[in-house]
Amino acid sequence: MGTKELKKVVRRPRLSEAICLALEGRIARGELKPGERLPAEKVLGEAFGVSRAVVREAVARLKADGRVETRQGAGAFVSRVPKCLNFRFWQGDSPAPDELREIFELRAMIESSIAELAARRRLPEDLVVMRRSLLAMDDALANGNDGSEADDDFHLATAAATHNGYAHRLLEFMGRRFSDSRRLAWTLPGRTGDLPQAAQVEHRAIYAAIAAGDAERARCEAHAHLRCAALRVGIVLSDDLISESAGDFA
Amino acid sequence: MGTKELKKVVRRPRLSEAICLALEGRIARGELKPGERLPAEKVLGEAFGVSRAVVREAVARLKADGRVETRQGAGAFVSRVPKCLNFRFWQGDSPAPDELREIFELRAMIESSIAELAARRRLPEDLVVMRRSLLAMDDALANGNDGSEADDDFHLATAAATHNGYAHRLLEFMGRRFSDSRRLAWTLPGRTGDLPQAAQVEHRAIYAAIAAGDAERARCEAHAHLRCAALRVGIVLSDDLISESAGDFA
DNA sequence: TGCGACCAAGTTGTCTGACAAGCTGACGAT
DNA sequence: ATCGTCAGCTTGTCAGACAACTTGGTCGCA
Repeated sequence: MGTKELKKVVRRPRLSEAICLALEGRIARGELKPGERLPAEKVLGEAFGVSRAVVREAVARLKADGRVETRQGAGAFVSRVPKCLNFRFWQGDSPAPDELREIFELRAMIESSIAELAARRRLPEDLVVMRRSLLAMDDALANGNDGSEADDDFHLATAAATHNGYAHRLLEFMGRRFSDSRRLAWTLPGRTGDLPQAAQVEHRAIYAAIAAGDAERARCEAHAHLRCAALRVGIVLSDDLISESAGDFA
Repeated sequence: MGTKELKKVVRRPRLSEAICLALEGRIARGELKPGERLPAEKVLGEAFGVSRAVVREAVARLKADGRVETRQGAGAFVSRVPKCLNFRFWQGDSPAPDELREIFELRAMIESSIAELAARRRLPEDLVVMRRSLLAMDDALANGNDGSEADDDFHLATAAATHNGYAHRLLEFMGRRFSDSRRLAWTLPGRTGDLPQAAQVEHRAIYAAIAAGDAERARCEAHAHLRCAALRVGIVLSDDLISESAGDFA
């Protein structure tokens, strides 16, 4: 056992984070409704057994999220129209299986649209970047290394080929949410070759379609990739997600 | 002048919000780089002329955003890989024109995918909800009322028909970001009939395709709707966004 | 010379107390 | 019934203290 496995130190959660999560939970469960006033800071401090400063920091976090609004002298209120300044995936460590299926479906929809547009808009330099990440993954496969970063890079390069910054950012955001499990697939002892190898075949198919400017095929290949990615974690996406013409490629 | 125009009272911005924005600006401008350590709380308090508690609350906000991470004893650091727990559209009041075009493109990609899936998955009760919002918009048109809420409801009902909670939430998030401009289109004096009337024709076409279970047409109608919506605010989406078969409907 | 233990200095995290600024509802006067 | 006043409560900010933690330097020992 080398020193690499000793990297992570467990830090106790900050009190303010815990209080923030507890209040979020109450809002999410409908115990605190839109427009409703939260208990006063003093009361919350007593209830949770923490100081008022900790409560205030927790509320500051909720305010940053737009979940709560405060009025000096009046109180803190659950935002009436949840002012979601932010879109978020699951909270906590991992999603429930149903949730994961929905996320994969959404990813399939978005990433296939992105692949389609990339096929129409890709420039030669875009293809260079994509090829570079493919080669990096090949290299990682050949040497038993962690290719998850190159995997991330490939997907980002695809989004960059759309020349739409928001599409790129959305994919970056989504990809980042899954990079831990992606890294696991690349680094799991004894499994290194199987899962990433299959994904790499799919990556190459996506690349080929995009390079050929075949938008419809790029869409279908990206769909197929997400479908297989879901299968690799035990999720079966339903057949109604794709059109019949895509079925020919599956 | 009635009392309606006297509704809003100007509240001075909270110090913690201002400090948060100032630090965000430094990060965004690259003055504070990923991985870089922020000045100590004491130093920031002196620099900004505020108490340490205000600084801490500002940092709590940045932590909620994932822009900053703190380690007790070490300091606060700009997140190295911006741990975007959140996906966000523009900051501030309104997007730049280029940005708006990209957003419309992304919306077109997402909303057309959602319409396609809705056409495959819609249940009778989904159609009831959609019809209800269509009728509410018709009513608003006939009476010169604000139908933007019904407009929002229509799009949400479409996403609900996918029976994918994340797709629904993403569309909700995106729709909410544009509801102010949507409301403007419905309430602008003298323009009430023109813009919402055109949009309503498009809504009905989307509904018809979804009700008929025609996924391909639903996709194209949704694309066309977003294209026209962009045109209505002076943005021309490029022709490469849609496939040639969609061109037949444009 | 290299490694481990120890410690000082600095930093974040939390608590406490005080006061300013603001809100809300009740009460009294007109 | 309406308006003005005020008490009580609440958020916002400041200040100080101490706990918990990190980091880098120094010293001792093999």
